[in-house]
Amino acid sequence: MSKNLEKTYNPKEIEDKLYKKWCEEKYFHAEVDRDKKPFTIVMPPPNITGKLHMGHALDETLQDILIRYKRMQGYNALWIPGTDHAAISTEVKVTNQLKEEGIDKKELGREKFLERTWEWKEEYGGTINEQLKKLGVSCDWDRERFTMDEGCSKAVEEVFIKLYEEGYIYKGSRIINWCPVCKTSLSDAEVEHEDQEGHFWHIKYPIVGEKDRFLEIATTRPETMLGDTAIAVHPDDDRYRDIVGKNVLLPLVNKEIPIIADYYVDKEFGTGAVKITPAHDPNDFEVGKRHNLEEINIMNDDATINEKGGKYAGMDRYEARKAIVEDLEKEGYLVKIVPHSHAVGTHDRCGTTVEPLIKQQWFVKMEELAKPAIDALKKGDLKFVPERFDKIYLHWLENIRDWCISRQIWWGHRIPAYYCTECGEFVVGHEAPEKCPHCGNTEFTQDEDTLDTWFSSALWPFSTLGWPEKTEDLDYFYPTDVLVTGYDIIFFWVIRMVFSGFAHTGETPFHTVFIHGLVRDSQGRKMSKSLGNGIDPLEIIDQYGADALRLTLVTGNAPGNDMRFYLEKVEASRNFANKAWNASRFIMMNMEDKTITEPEDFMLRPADRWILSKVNTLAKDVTENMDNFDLGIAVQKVYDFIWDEFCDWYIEVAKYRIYHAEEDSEGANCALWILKTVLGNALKLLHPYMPFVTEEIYSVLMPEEESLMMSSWPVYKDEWNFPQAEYLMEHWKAVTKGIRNIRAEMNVAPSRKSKVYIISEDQALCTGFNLMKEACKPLVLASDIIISHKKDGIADDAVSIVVPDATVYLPMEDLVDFEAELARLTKEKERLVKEIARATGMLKNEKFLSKAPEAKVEEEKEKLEKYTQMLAQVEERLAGMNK
RNA sequence: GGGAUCUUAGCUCAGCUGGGAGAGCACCUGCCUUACAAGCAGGGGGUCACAGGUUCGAGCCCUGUAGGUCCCACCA
Repeated sequence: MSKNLEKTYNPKEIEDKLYKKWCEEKYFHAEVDRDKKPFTIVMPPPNITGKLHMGHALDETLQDILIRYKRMQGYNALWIPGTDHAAISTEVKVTNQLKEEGIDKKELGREKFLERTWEWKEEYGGTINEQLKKLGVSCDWDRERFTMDEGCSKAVEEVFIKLYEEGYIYKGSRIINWCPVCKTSLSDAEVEHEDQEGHFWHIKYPIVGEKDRFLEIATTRPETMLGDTAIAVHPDDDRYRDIVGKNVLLPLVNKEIPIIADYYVDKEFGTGAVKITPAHDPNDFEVGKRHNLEEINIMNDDATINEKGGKYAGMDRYEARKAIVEDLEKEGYLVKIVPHSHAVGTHDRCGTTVEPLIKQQWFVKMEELAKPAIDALKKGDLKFVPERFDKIYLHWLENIRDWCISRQIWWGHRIPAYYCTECGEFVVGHEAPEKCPHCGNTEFTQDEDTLDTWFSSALWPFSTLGWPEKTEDLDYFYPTDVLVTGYDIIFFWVIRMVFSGFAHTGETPFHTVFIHGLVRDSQGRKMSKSLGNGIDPLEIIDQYGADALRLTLVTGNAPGNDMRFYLEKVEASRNFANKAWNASRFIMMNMEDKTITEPEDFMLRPADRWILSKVNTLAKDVTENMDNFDLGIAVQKVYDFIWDEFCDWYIEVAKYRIYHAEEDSEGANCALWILKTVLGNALKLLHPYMPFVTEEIYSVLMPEEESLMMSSWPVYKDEWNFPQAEYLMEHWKAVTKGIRNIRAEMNVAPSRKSKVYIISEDQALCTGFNLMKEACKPLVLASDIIISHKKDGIADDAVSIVVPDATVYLPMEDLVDFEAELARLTKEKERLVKEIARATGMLKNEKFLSKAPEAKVEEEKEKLEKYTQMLAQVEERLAGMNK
């Protein structure tokens, strides 16, 4: 590999090359290995209809960070990828494609349609995988799965039959959510409620047998009156007490329907009288059941009025509404129209207003199944990060209703129920029985319906590991460890996986659910196709590199929170990649033709120990943050370390020895060894976040090692703990900053070097500074640094800087403005006096002394001492000036 | 109607179990100093929404208020 690295980091050439290498070396692949502990993640399967968007990019990045981290920690890390058949979405896509070709789905027929869909899947289903690879995901492609592949389909069938036999799945006629455009039933989770501006139509119904007496009701859906079978009032409502039991005449339909009393009615709302349409409203359906009301379905599957609607038959529901309101008005039944906003259910895939209809459907009985899922969370076997999502999870489970799982579409797992062509009875099983158990007939037809797409994804954590077979994989890798997903998918998926896990494997499918938020645009809006504000992750990768994108998605974001995405942030991330790149370029340039060996202890300078100590604690901190899923905090620390500590301080200090390699080759070797070692460790810590640039640098830096991604995660070690060196370096930093600050304030040209006197009574400090002074001269633009215990031979009008435990003098007489200098020192004195007052105040407080932890009190005492000492220095200086 | 969450520098956001307010970008001043101008050095800028409370001590905990966002929900 060439050591002539380019001046700016160019991700394009490097990323594909590295990804290919990783794949070829099978680094992503995991096999059962009983000597190692497994760490497993299943990837939320992207839809085969999907194109990679920022939401995926975030989700996959987080998973990749975790899996790379654990792999480096020595776990047998398995990350299973795959795709979801996305029943309705795919069916709609293919149907539309056919339409463009002038082909009608119905005419084409089920079999041909499915053939086309499989073809479509083969062609487009893999594109998202190729896109994922651009991100650098280290999932095991050898284990890629699909929710409709053989194994997953087998699992689905098994589960369906099992749940049916145990009585958890039943077929029944219930009121369900119906999408009149997709022409299928939907589960409650697939219905989105959105507030719409509508109207309240007040209609009066003549009371039968009471001349000129009417009962006024208010409705938001007048067209449903065609299916009214009662009017309900509250049992305790005095206004209506006398008419309960009587009939009203349903206008337009001219049919008598009863007035009933039911506690469902809210006396305060509307007129206190509600029309009951059991076939077109979930509440009315319940009321109807209680009162044995007739259910009159007035609608076709496409939401047009059917023959039960008399003259309105054939009209669309909204046309019918208009016509009915007009007719009511004409005939004098319409009392008034009041504006009224209310929640309307819409299909989350197509936005169509959902129609509640009574249909024969398959359901999963949920109450019992939900229990272990609730217990798991309460017992702590399952936890959400962040914890606040516990409530959402519990609330949904504790109020769960039966799950409508049948869909009237073709693309999906077909329901394994077989109907006797003779008697119509059905049998659930892997295949049609030989003989009908009811009538002995031998001909059967399979149920036309398919299953909710989430029925198969609910099994994902174990179906992908071979369930229902008792495989080695399942035994070893299951339960998985962490599930990473967005909060928008808790109901659809997380909950269903958890209860399914308990129902079929007897345990939770994962212990931790790591929830992230949405990636929004720079203005905080959701990225959406209709707004056209989506940012294509692939374009970002192309322009800035995958590492920059990944870093952008995790920095400055706390778990579960939404984030805004904007290019300035990506630029900052890219700049950081470039920074790391250049740091290593510097090291490489200087390592060329040299063999770097570990230096003897006595060769180490204070700065060497300091940076070792720093990278050592960094490893500890970062590990801790990552274990707590605080990925943003963790990477921020690595960023700060590399940029601020390593580049801005250590490299600068190390330069002296490197540039004097000819006189002192051992010194240069020592500095280079530290540079190489520390950077190597920092790269390891950064690798999960920015896999490409780190791997590339590492391969040049450590050609003797196989790969960064397979190297081991840094662990804190006591031998690298150097508090004394840290103490020294912190003081040196204060000196440097003080000098730079003063020079900038006085507008001293960088070209003008000056002598620097450091006066300190601290023996250790003087010794340490003496070891460092040659290397540090350029950092403070010094012509010479003189370190001494006593202030001798320094001009009285030199500029002075007071730092903890030392005073620094810059003899620059011609530049010193005496008055300004006096003012500056006076201000410094005031500051110190204030600090001392603060510390003294705290230390005089009896309660503070008795209640605060000892360490805190000690800290304050030290501060007081430090400031007192600094104040003395300032005062001494002022006294000298006022002579 | 219930619940969650947010309000911190001009902008976008961090701030772990309560112990002297941070980052990136933007802005101002110097620097092409042989790793990096995608850079270096220095600087300005915050009553942590508001009002109470708990505490020796509150951005952080509790209560309330205001505003924003989101989720759930069968008021027709």
